[in-house]
Amino acid sequence: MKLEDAAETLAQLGNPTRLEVVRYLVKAGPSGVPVGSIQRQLKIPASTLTHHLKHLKGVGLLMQKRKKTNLWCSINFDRLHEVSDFLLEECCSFSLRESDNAKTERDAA
Amino acid sequence: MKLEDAAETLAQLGNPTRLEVVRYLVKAGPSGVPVGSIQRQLKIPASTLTHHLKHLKGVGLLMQKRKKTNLWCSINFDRLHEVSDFLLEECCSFSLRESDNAKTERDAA
DNA sequence: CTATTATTTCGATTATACTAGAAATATTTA
DNA sequence: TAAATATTTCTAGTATAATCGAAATAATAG
Repeated sequence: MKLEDAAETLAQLGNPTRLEVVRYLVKAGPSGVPVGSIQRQLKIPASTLTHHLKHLKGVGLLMQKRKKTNLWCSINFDRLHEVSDFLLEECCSFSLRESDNAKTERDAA
Repeated sequence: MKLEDAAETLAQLGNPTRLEVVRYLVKAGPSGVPVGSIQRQLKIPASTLTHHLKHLKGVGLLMQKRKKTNLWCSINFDRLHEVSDFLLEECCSFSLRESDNAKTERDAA
């Protein structure tokens, strides 16, 4: 995953309203939930919700599928994994080392 | 981790310049690196960098420590884990189920 | 085709973030 | 104390995002 894409995806996740939607969709699982349900359950005005869903779709976090009158939304779990993987890239190997031996070296850059 | 805190932290990670800094600090490991090194290596104007570092510090992602004339910066790995954990909360159990059996149930909300 | 329900577009307001140059401040070394 | 290096504050321009009501557009059911 490219840094710019990761940043853009994280930025979209960084809005409280959108993150609430994402959490709701994660809990809903792969079968998803209709737009209207999200709107009523989380009490988000319809136009605001549409706006945010468009953002989530734009970075590939949201998948949508029509069923009768409802538009069902579900999370793209793979995408979510990609982002968290980016964050932890090479992170774990370091974080296991506990506090490093205090270096006194000068800035070599 | 509260949703608002997670959102705020993700928002800070969602800026390309800051994410670049974070990636650089992750690679640098627990001993960290001075502000000036980041500035020169990533070619970020000093005032811009200070601005972003303040943001990262504000959400607890950055730790700073003075050594002689240099201010050493390092990533708070625990914090980084908290955020990625929030993203994947209950996510994995679902994502293992592959494609659910296509539901035809009506919207019950 | 009309009514009903679901979702989106439009438009406008308000707020917040990004960027970086210039000047100021701090810290060490000579 | 003066010089050198490191980092921050100030300031200001520019851009982008969040919000939501009202109206418009689907899509289905009767």
